[in-house]
Amino acid sequence: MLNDTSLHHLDISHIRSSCASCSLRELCLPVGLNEQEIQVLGDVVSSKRKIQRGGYLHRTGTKFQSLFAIRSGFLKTCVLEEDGRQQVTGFHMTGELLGLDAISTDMHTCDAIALEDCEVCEIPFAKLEEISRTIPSLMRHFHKIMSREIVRDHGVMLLLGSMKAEERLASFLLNLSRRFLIRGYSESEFNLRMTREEIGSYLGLKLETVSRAFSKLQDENIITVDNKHIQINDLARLKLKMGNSSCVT
Amino acid sequence: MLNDTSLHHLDISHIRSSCASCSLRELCLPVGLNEQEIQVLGDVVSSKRKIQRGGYLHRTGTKFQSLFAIRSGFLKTCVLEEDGRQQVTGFHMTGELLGLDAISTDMHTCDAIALEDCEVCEIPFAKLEEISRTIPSLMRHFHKIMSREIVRDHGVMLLLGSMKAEERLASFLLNLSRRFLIRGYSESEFNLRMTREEIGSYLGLKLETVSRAFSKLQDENIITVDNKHIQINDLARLKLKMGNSSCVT
DNA sequence: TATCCATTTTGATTCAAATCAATCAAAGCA
DNA sequence: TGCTTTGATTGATTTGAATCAAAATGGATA
Repeated sequence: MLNDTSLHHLDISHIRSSCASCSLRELCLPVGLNEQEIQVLGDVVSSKRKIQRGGYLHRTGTKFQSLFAIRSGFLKTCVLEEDGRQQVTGFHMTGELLGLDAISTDMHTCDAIALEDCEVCEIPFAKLEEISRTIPSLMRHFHKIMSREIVRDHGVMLLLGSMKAEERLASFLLNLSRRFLIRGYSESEFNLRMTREEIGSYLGLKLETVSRAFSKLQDENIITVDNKHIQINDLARLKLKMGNSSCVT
Repeated sequence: MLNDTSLHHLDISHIRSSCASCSLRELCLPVGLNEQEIQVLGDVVSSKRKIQRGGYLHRTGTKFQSLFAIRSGFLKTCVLEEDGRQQVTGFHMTGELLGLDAISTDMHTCDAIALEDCEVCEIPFAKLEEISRTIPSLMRHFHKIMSREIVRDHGVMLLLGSMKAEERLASFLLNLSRRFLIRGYSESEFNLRMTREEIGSYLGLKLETVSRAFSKLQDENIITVDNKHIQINDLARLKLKMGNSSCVT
């Protein structure tokens, strides 16, 4: 249901340490490029930026100029409703690309807020488009990234449209688990960066309902919850919890 | 909330009659291109295809080769769940582009089914990518179309995550209304092409709930419902029904 | 360390939508 | 023409999540 967002980008965790000073290799973009092409692309990824926990990477309504590749850290994207409350549209981690929604109107359509200290690379979009003209594989790859975002969103739509609270939470946890695994972390034990309220906002539930769903899964010995620390005791049964819903394979 | 999908493509209704034999001008792509560029693009849009009501434009799992631009007609896209039931992910009409989700894996991730007789133009994707290298404005436009699909999906996610049944239906009707208006049809009176069940599937509701929401809006004299025929009596009040939710402007 | 604030958990109650069920209307077919 | 099927409406009941409310926990800081 929640499609594996990590697929947007690629599994770059294994090449992570190969080039400490060069951020580019860690990015989601330079797939299947030769040395020279990577060089060209390197000139595009201009600046590196740090964002403190709680800080904004970009805000709704501001001018769009660059995509952002997350080098490290964890962010949420959310839209602010008139009444002041915010709805979370996604959680994002290392290797993912932010800002795709802003291409349509040249304005950011959501806020991106760091849930922990982050490092991101800024990729000026005009430049990216320009060089993608000369590197077909880069263009194709970029298109796949955008398309995957669409597929992922369809998965979330399905989740919101047809799953119960517990199923949603199971789906959410499995999605996180998968993404941690791909990045070389434990798939069965991790710390949540977001509050119950943020999870609820993302899953279309109230925070109390999220909390109860956590407790329920714990009562069934499927997971162990200690505040933000989550341990998945029975991955198989957690998957069963999602029921007949599609995706998440 | 439901963003105006018509923005994906463009308002091409006004140039519709200018060139009866040439399908290209009716498409969503040739925006701001000069004569020569349109010529080039014209070579790409190879075949025109007709699909009968109930027929498939494409099926989940089949190989992706082309995008499809809808010339006329009305389709739904849906994913099939294991249990056999289907979840509708979108309704699509003239001028819209289908198949964007398939770019990611080179396979279609959903079924596209005609809700009435349709005409579509097939746009081989590889060719589109190739010529977009030589026509920057075309590439940029294509990227905007993809990005808008993402923004639209975020709108639906918001709807599914935070709106009540009646608000969802109001949002849905207003979205349709807007899209009909842009295409030169009445914004206040139209025929639905889909069943209550399909609407429900799209909105994350059961068909009975959809039916009740229709009846409720009719009782309040906001709309008049005669089976598939919908008349919007009070557009302003219908907008109010969406409450504090964002979007749909 | 004590205090404060934010977050989380849990319980009781209410409410909206799902479910179950029946009827009705329209469309297609023999 | 009547018969069958599909789709739509409406009512009664159940159920899952929201809401209201209180208590417990954790983390930050003076």
